[in-house]
Amino acid sequence: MVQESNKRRIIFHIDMNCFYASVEAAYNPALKGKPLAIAGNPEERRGIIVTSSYEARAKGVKTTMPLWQARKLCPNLIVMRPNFERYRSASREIFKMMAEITPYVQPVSIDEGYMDVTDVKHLGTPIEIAENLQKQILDNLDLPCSIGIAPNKFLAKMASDMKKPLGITILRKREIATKLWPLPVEEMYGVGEKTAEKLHAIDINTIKDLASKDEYQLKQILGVNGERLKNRANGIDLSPVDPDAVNEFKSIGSSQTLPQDTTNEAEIRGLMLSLADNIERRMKRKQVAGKTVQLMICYHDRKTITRSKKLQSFIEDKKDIVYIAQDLWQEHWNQEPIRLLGITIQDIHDKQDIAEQLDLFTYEKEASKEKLYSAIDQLTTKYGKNPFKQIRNTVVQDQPRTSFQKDFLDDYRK
DNA sequence: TCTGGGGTCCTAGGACCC
DNA sequence: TCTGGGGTCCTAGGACCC
Repeated sequence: MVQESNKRRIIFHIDMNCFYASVEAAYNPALKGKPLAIAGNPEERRGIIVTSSYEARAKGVKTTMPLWQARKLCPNLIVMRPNFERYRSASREIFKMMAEITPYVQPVSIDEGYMDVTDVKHLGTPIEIAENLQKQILDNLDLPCSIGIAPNKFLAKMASDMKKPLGITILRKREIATKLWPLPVEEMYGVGEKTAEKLHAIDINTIKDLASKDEYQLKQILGVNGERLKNRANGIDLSPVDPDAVNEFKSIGSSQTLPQDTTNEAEIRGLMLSLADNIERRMKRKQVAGKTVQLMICYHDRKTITRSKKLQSFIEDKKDIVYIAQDLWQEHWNQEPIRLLGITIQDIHDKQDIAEQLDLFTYEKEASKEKLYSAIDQLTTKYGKNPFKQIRNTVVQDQPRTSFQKDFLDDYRK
């Protein structure tokens, strides 16, 4: 379900303000107006700031800052552990309100999403719709948000960032030169630390500089991303609001930093088991299975390697996951102390889709060898070397391409 | 006292096939 | 004699985002 993209569109980007901190303050109003930070593992030495309230930000507290540093900057900082169940349930309520306006809602993360309101006429002007949505979220959930309104996703995203908290910003095409171009290039969505460095090196400092830069030169240093960034700087972004994107995930992973660097293999096996258990639980909930297992090892010096193995068939059980992860570990660990271990399952598919393939796979196994071999002989005569792939493709795709293959398949299925 | 955990997408080289 | 070019798949790593 995707809106046609070749007409003028009206896109919203909704961005919750200090989401985790705001949810906590909504639950406990005594926290309002105080410097509050949500941090992973406040008790452990490696906690970092996940989100903080504006009062904390005013003291210099920033996301990803180590907790000890934040406490130094803001001694009366209130620190809480994240309570994801709370955040998820608030998030569900917010997206429900958005879905009441239009089905074209694309969640991007727990606290952020796009809406295409081009065809929403009965609820007023775009700005009225935005005002009402913002008010509804504030009144019902006690949570502030900012909304950007623009002709495409990129501009809407940039717009929602321009006024916080509780802002509504319209960014029209004709306002790009005055509102977008003066911003430093590193504030652009899609430009991170590394890209900013490369751009500064060729004397690009504002979004305006980027917008007028020679495309060939940008492509040389940034690849296809150079073209995309230049387009965005000129306010061009044709990507649609895609409500299905959220269901089409491609990997599920779990990783954990150890309390101390370790070489203790018993401890590492224990960690692997708990990572795999976590992955299995989420795969079951989502009714999916995966085909590739990736192990990530981050060593004491932060040097990180990833090693993966693609399997013949889909797996979903933790013991299969651990088995492969152990294999990769044995083969690739260099005996040095590690600080983090991660496992990710890739090539994820719905179990329903896989079931069909599995049936064919089993069929293939159960079929008599003689029949298969004689068919291969015949195919060899007809097609020359290596007909096997063609047979498999035929079986798996269930789409015979030649009459001979069709006959073979029919015969094969008896 | 340095820096978490969940993801996506892109690139690049090698193997293999035609 | 010893050689081209295009395509796909697999693997590893890097950049980015929240």
